[in-house]
Amino acid sequence: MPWTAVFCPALAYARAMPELPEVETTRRKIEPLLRGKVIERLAHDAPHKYPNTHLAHGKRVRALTRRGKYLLLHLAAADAAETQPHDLELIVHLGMTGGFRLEEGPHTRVTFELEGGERLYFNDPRRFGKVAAVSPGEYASMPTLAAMGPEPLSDDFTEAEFVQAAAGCGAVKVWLLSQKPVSGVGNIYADESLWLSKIHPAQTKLTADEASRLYHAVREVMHEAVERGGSSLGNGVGNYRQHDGEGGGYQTRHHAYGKTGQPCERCGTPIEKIVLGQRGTHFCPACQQVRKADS
DNA sequence: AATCATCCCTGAACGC
DNA sequence: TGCGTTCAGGGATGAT
Repeated sequence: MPWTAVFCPALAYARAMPELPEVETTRRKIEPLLRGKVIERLAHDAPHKYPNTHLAHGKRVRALTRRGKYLLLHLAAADAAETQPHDLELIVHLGMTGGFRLEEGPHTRVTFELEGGERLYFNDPRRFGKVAAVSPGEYASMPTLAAMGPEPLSDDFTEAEFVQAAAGCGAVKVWLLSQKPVSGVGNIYADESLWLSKIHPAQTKLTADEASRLYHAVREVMHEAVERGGSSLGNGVGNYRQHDGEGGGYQTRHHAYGKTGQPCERCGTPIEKIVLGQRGTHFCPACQQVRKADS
């Protein structure tokens, strides 16, 4: 690709899609480019796909936050006092292939035209990403965001509540992907967390011990991934290409996801792939067995 | 109300 | 080699 990538998970990692760690890394990368800047215009030709973005015109970016896999740009009038709260939020979801770039490309979907002529391009080949302006906290148009569970690395994510909720869950992987028990877990990290905690992805009604193991696995997997994403922040914008190569030190090291047929790193049994909740699901049939139904 | 299938998209991988 | 087919999936939506 001739143009510079600010961040595009799909390019940075051959098989990775943007989950919480990738979104957090994106947030950190674009924060210095956007914070404090006035958005003169958000240019695109898909008003239905990117609704109400015109409301952001002329507003200043106060802060960039993240909730699960959603990026939230806090916007306020350009001349508003610092102490005044933001009055608009621009929601960005990277979908499967969304990412920001410094140069326009064939898959540029939304152009952020900033004061002083600066540009930031939202790139999204498969168009699963979202950009939308809403009133602060009004997420009725985005039910998943509205019902978003606690951040996995925050104190709001408590073991006690997770264990209690898991006791009544359906297929545990589907439950994890719902974003309700915890936010930001996608297909890859769900498989990895379940492998780490030795729980079958189709297991229902987790015991306290299982739920506890899963709780700590989710935190560990997410923490590690955020750290790894963060490890390249010092390289400067546009250096993600170095991650493409085979020998990249930051390459995601999965244990289950995408390892179909390869020996489990714990026991040597070939990893199996099934479909669960319409998602490819990888697990070790020996380490991760469905618990015999009790009661 | 909760669960499930369908749809949106297009590049990459696959198969003949 | 080349072309047609299949696959990947987050989340909204409609259906059950």
